[in-house]
Amino acid sequence: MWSENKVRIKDIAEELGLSTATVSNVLHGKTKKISEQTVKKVEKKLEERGYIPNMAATLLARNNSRIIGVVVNNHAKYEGHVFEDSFISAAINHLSDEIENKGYFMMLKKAKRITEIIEFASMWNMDGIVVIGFCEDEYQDLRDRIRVPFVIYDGFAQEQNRFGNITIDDFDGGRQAGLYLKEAGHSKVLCVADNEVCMDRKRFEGVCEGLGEKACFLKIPMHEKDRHIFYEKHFQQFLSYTAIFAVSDFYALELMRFLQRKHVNIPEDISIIGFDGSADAKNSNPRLTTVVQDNKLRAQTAISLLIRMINDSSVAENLCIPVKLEIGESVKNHI
Amino acid sequence: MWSENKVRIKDIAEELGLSTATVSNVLHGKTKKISEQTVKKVEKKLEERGYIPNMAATLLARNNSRIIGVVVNNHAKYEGHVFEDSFISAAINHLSDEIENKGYFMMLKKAKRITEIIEFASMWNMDGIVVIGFCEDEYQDLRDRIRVPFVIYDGFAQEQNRFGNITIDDFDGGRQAGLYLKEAGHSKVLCVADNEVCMDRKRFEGVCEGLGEKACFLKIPMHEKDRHIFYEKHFQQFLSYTAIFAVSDFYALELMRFLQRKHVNIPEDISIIGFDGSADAKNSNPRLTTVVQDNKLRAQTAISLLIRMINDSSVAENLCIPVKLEIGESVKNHI
DNA sequence: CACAATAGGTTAATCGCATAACCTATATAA
DNA sequence: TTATATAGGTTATGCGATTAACCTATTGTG
Repeated sequence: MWSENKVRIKDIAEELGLSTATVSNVLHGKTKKISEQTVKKVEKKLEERGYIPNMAATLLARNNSRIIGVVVNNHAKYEGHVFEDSFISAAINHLSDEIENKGYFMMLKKAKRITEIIEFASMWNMDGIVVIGFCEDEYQDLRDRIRVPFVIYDGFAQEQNRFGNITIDDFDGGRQAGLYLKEAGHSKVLCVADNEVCMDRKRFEGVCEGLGEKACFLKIPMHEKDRHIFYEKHFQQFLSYTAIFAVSDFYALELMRFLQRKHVNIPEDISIIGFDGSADAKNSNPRLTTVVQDNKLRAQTAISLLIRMINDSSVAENLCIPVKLEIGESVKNHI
Repeated sequence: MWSENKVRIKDIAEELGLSTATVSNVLHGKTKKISEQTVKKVEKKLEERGYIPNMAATLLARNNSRIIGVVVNNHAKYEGHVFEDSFISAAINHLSDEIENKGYFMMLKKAKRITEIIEFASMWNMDGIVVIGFCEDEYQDLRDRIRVPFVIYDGFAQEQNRFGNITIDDFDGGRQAGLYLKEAGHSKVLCVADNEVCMDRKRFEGVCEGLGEKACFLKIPMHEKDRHIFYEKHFQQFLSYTAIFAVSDFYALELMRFLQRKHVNIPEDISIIGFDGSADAKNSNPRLTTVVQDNKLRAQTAISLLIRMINDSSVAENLCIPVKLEIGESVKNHI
């Protein structure tokens, strides 16, 4: 039913009385040894017959696939909805654009373990991989075992290389938030974050730096149900602060909604500040003050670095994307 | 640098003094003609040497790829952020799970034109395609030109087949919303939708049916900037209604935020009702009353239908997923 | 004029895997 | 005893594209 035969290079060649080599060379612009006439003839025929390359054959012959894999950690905290997270979906969206722009194809996958990434990359002969959401030692492990270049989309600060690492300035973002809170007259500030996550620690340290003093730290659980219990349990504690810094917009907005349901006014009673600059933050009510990162720039940086690594395996850089505090309506000025 | 050679079937065969055919047969469970001893030996060696199949070769040899393409219309209304839309990202999330569960791989792509889908499917020898967000005549066109089975994830009601079609009961969803509004004492109801879209018309007709009378219809523009102008321009008109039905949560929430900025209280001054049951709807303030659909079920249905179509090209069904009104806080009871 | 260079191709091997067709030794049946 | 099954494999070909090595006729050069 779905079966008219596909046009192959061989068909084109036969119809023109040429060899497949000539047609293939025309396809790849290697026309130095082919007369202009022949080139034109071949091009016309290719167009006419609607030739579409068979990537499997190409891949097998050339041993590079033009596939870039994007692998996201299927982290428990998302409860199976990773791709619906605003940071992740923004990443996927822009990575998809960049990958296509550069003439590559995207295969998307959730994974729990490094081994899955390695298999995935290997079986498809991927040219490169973008990884999101794993932790530092997993990346070290990956580096030792994988045979294709990869870049860490949500990288962490560090000196070494052998893989690409896109970071944002977590510390500076925290610092900007802390400074802003300080200048707005806040000093009783609570940070909710996960102190086992490097990124979270950096942001927390930044906040302290900006505030000029050590803020309080409260570890937030990663499972949704645990978080609800957590919010209930610490409700009174929250009220004893004038401002809360959450390590992501996701947590900030969740907390904000929780407090609003408890009839706490934001920002009159408590100020909240987030991190990420997600679409949700723009749409919240009141609009969340948050440290924004440019996701499009981040994706562009990641993919162009990856492609440089693909073409020259000695390249491997740490690139840091600047962040900027975006003032919303969720922080009250006490002065 | 990234180059230890990969283990091939040939390597395994040589190391055991067997032929590649035997190894390949073991890999595919065709062990009727192989002694148990040999099977064990081969399996052990495969494990030991960490054999990973080369999909390009497999694909070329068998002419099926185990790739399912997911193609989303890069519609202007999203302004380049399709994958960040909550309906789309939920679709991608669940489709990804189902595709993986069934042992397939997902390639994701934005496309503007049908031709891109056809090329995409053809060059990768895809087993099947899931399409989202195109319009009816484009799908007709696709059906006539593509050679692999496809299912329309956001299908439209209709009798004919030759492709898979997952619909939700748009009319019934509208009807439930209309009925609910009527029972809450609303009669001056405005629908914002795009009357050129079949789905939107069905929902509108459903609303009228539920209300027991013809609601007003206002065509909403698809570009963001135009919508802002549209909201401003029709502000007074909005106020003359007691309830607004928006054809999607996306529009409903945008409108709600617009009205709230204008100090219109929802639902006291105007009630709003949406459609989709997105995560954003759950998180809005007030919580949006909306017609919800089960995205996970939808994805499961789509992929299992697609796989049946892959295995038997005579299959092609219209499957309809039921919807259910979920009461939030955005509709005022006038009785 | 002899020979090299160049233009304009062609031939054939290769990539890794799947699979139909074939082979051989032993066991079983008639 | 001879024919036939069966077990347990092997051989060889094809999938579609790439590409290094090769070929031939014509033109250029000293």
